[in-house]
Amino acid sequence: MTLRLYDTATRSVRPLAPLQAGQVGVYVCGPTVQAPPHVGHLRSAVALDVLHRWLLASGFMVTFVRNVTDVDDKILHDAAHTAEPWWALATRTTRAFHRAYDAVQVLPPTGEPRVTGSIASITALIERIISRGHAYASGGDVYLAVRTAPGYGQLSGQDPDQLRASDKAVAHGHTGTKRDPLDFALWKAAKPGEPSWSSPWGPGRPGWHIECSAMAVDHLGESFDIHAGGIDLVFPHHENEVAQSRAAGHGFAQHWLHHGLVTVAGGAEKMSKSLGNGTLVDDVLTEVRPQVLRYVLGAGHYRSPLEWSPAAVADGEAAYGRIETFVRNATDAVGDQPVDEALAKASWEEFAAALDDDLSVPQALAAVHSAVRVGNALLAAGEPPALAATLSVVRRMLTVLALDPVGQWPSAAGGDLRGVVDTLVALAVEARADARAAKDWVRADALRDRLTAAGIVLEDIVVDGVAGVRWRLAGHDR
RNA sequence: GGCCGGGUGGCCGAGUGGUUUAGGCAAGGGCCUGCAAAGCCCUGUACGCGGGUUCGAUUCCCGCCCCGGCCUCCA
Repeated sequence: MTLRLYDTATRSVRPLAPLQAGQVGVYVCGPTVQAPPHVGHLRSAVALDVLHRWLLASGFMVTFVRNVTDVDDKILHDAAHTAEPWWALATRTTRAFHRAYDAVQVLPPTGEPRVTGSIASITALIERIISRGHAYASGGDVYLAVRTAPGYGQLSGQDPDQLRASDKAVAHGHTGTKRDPLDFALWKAAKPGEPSWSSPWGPGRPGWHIECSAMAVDHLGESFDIHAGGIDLVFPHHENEVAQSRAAGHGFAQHWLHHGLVTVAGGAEKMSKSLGNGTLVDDVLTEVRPQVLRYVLGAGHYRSPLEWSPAAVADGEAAYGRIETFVRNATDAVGDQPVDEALAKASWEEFAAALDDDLSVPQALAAVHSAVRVGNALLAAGEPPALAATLSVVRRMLTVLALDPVGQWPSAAGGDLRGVVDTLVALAVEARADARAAKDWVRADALRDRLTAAGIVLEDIVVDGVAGVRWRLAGHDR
């Protein structure tokens, strides 16, 4: 079984065919660090993290590059309205993105280039494009001559003759020195008060698209395997990247992977910092556990739109809670088993086949849930060897999705207070056991009710024929 | 207006030219339990509308309706 992925360029699912056997290079259009991340940004990171982790789990050596766009119109615009320098805003926001990624266990990229650190590569690339006759300098700006780019519009399915310069571009005066309204800026002449870098065309800064072409080639070579990003970037961003990279004579990306967006308010519109309706990650994390957030953002198919709502969070909490409960109960029964790759082969193969089929996480989770159901039955039947095998494969599957409840997530239960609480609960449990032994149900239930009111749930269980009691925290601190 | 993607049972969300038609949540019934909690079992027959192709379509084709994305600086 080999990994098959949807390719936007061909509008079909096709096998991933690495340029070099055993190695995969991935370039991801990372955030423009203008404002703190919302859950839409995180959905992007989680979806592509599944790709990253599945490539690693499949045995590939992965070079995963995700850039940071740390200088652009919006950053400059926002900074201009405060006392904060643009670079301070970009740095502060970059840290916020890193915190958000870390919170939901997104693997760090192999490389994380910044635009401001890539200016030399960018100007060199622009010079190369000019020398090949596909770009021209004009009044301190440099534009790509779109009409000279063969196949322009192929990636996004746009017909150049149908495209027309938008009113927005006209309003911004971006058509002023262009030869053709479709041409887009590779280099923008400095305006008063804006940061600039020296170049053969005078002081200025990169246009929007050129930085990705330059950074991708810097880190992955002139041709590389996968270029990924949000579906909203297909046009113009990725279309323009292809155009300028091919104009430079580069093969560029072999496979284009785009994920769907997060919507709010009944799917009415995507989240966007431009619209100001983003749900900020920091705010969400005050109410939603990070592992549940990861589950909610990662549970759907990466290409489907994802609706963000309280109901979606509640669904995720319930579904993930079921998995957590199984792992906790099974671990109590058989101990913290190391993952045994030879066991529970069928579940793993079902899981792997799902991810190989265009990263079908929904089907992969169905395999997880099926295994959990089998495991719960084994738990009830008291069959430790088979249970250990099932627990092992469940945790192995969850590890690929970064959703193993054990170990990798911070405990919300208060860390070092856990032992103290355990002792205090044990006191109450003993008192209740005495009451139950005396069939004093009123007193037994009163004791349990007081614990319930404190957020502690008791579960009467039977282990190897012996009655016992286990406790857990309710709700968020499960 | 142009280009994409989508409309699946109470909800979320996979999938498929027919046959045993994911998974989760919610609902009803049962088992277990002193009562709970956790768990297990059973039940529910869905594919926007209208045509067409076919022995047979939710799945393919055409048209329509509705929703979402993009059309130069959004992941």
